[in-house]
Formats: sequence, C-alpha cells, structure tokens
Amino acid sequence: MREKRLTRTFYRQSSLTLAKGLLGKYLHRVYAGTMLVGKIVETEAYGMRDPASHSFKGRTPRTEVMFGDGGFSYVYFTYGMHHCFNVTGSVEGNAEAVLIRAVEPIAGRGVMQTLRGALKREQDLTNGPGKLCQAFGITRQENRIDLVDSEELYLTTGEQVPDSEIANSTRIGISVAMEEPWRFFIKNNPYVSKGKPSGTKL
DNA sequence: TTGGTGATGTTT
DNA sequence: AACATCACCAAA
Repeated sequence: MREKRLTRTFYRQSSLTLAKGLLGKYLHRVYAGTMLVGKIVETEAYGMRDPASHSFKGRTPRTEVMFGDGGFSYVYFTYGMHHCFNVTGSVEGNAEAVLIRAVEPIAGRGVMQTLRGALKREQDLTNGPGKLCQAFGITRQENRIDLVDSEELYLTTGEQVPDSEIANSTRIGISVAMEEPWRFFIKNNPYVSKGKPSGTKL
C-alpha cells in the first residue's frame, strides 16, 4: 500500500497533540538517490510559554521557522557536533515544534550504516536525536523545508499506534521546565533512546 | 550495567 | 558561557 503524506492541517495542531500523533508516522528522506525511511518512536513537544523551547526568548534568525506555519522542518546544530530535527506545529505566529528523538529503520539501512560508521549495537543506528540526523543525512541544509511539498524530506501516515502502546515522561536533556511530561514514546521499542528523563527531583 | 568526561561550534 | 548530545572508558 502507498504511503500517504501528512497534510498541512495535521501539522497545525498544538505541539503536545502533534508529539503524540507523530508516533508511528514514517519519516522519508531521499539521500543521494536512496529512499531512507524510519518509523517515529520517540518525540518531545516544545511550546509557546515553555522556558525549555528555543522560541521562549522570542524570534531570532535561528528560531524564525518555529514562528511560521506548521509542517516545516526546524534543524539546529548543538553541542558542537550534533544536529537535531524538529517538525513545526500550530499556525503562523505560534512557535511550537516537536523534536524527533528516535526512529526505527524501515528502509535504506545500508546507507544509514555507512553514514553512522561502525557500531556495536544495531539499535545505536537511530536511537537518539543526533544519531538519527546522522543516519538520515540531515543537516542545517535541511532546515526550513516544507514537509508538505518537498520531495526529499517528508512524513507519511505510517502505522497506527494504539494508545495502549504509548507512554510518556518528562523530557530529556533540559535544565528548565523539567517537570513537564511532554516526551512521548512507543513502549518496549528497542529504538527508543536511552537518555534519562529530567525532573525526578523532589 | 552505570556514571563521568571531553569534543566541538553556534547562539546569545 | 550555555547548550533539546554522543562516544568513550572505567568500575563493579
């Protein structure tokens, strides 16, 4: 069966709804003529009045795409060596985005392995936000792509994930708003990242 | 299996 | 100076 692309309407939801709704969807990326596909298994929502969001301090050249319409890629570079891939949500003026933290490889494994280099364990291929960007060849060149139109980077309906297979927790790797349970993942999926949720403090 | 640490460059 | 991370190594 043919994969159906996600519509603009789908992306124009709050980042919280979108983060959960993106689980099971397929990420498609054409890299050097090869179609790479991954099933989204872990996401995090970042929103408007969220101190952990890049958009919190207002519009800057980097975060401008977050303030635009839903359905665009937001790729940033962090820790001096990693890229992270986000999908913008909501509508023009509302800065919301969902960080894609992990995917399960569906197609194009060979190319992903080449891009990632030698690995000890199979799941290390794509079980983290920086890792999946490397495996899919996603860099800042892929920032601000319209996922509704692009032939190189887009999302499709993928697989339905029942609520009973979805779990949530606080987000990973942040130092503010650590109590917000805005991370979503598919239970028992081996490609979910191993980062530790923040905010398990008193 | 867990935990500590260094690499690295963009943004503010 | 901080940072929405990862790979490495050591200890147990």
